[in-house]
Amino acid sequence: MSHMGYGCLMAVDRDHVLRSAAALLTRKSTATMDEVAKAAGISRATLHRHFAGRDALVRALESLGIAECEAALDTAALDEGPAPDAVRRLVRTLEPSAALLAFLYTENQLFEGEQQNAGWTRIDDRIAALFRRGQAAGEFRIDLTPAWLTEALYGLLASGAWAVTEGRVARKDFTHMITELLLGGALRQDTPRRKES
Amino acid sequence: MSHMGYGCLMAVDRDHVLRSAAALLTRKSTATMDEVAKAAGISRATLHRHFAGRDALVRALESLGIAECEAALDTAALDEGPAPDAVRRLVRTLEPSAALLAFLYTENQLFEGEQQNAGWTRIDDRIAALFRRGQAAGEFRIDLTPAWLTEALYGLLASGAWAVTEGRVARKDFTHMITELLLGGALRQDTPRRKES
DNA sequence: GTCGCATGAGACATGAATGTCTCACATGGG
DNA sequence: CCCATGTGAGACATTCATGTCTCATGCGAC
Repeated sequence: MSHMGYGCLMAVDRDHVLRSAAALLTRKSTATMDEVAKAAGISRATLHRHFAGRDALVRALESLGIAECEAALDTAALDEGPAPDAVRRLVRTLEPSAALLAFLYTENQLFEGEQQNAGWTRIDDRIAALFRRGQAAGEFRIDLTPAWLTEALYGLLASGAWAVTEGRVARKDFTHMITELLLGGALRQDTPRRKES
Repeated sequence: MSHMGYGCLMAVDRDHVLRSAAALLTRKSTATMDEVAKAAGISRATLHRHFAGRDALVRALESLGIAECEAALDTAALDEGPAPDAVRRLVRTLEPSAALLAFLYTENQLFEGEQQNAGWTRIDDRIAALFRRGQAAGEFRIDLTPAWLTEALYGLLASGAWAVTEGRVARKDFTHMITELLLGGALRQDTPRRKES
């Protein structure tokens, strides 16, 4: 046969496999191990040699997502400068991981057992702390809880990643759309707010 | 045996089955037909008598979600009054359907084929038209596209529904959290916006 | 050239979910 | 009272993803 045009390197690029899997599973969360393997350009046997099974693959994706998240949190330096600017830095830094996070966000199976990865809790806490800092500094409103703002950030990241892959939003507008909506909302600056009921 | 305490009525309450299925599948999207049946308090055989298979069940849930969405769109009277108020009415009216919509939103299998239900397009168009109307009236910012605002609304509804079931947000705050974030954003009113780059 | 090693291809068994069937029972109407 | 209907329970075959295995190939190292 020899239908593989490129030479086979010594070892499969594990990172490449994970990213291909993330890209595919984001679009089709029920994809078969065989489809995942084909998407990565390897055989099902090799895929299984590197990841004991589907569960192990998803767990590896989870670890990758957590690692990228925490790296982004470090890079964004959430403790420095005005909190709104820190949010902008965070979203911009998180953009390359958005598709992976969108997949993990909908993989609710990861969060049901008590063996859920503690990494998510750490990440949640760090982001919530950022919003809390902004509230304490008088930059953010206090009627939106830090927990909700954190959850909303996840949701907007997932929606944004999805909208980009669907072509409803240009990739270059990803960061702008998310940060502006999250921070400023849809209303124009000069539009008076409606009284609270 | 006679382990069923309540008398069996003439016909299974189809709506009750669908709502039970939606509640379960929202938490565990990979639930078995047997689990769905047990959640609804019926046997797998009866479940299969009413819905030919898992696919048919999901399609029925989709139709239910579309119907509730369109009913909410009608009730909210999006064409009347200020656009921001219409958004508030829409979110409030959509709240009871939020969990179902959150499940359908993550069921990306519904949107991949070209046989996707045209109802979603109609709904998208109506909501996008609302945002476009608000932009034309000078109430909404024009740098956030109607398509993105629509997508963000879906994302926030899903995040809100998820946050409520997880206990991170009180159910009574659902509408407030979503509408205030979507319309006003996280920044305080008097916080100066950062210059656009 | 030869060996080692990772891979691709495919066969095979296993397990789970599904779809279909039959039978018994309980209810409600005639 | 008897029958029709809808249901629960369970058996059964089928399908499919998965996990495991073997074997051949191709490349790099020695």
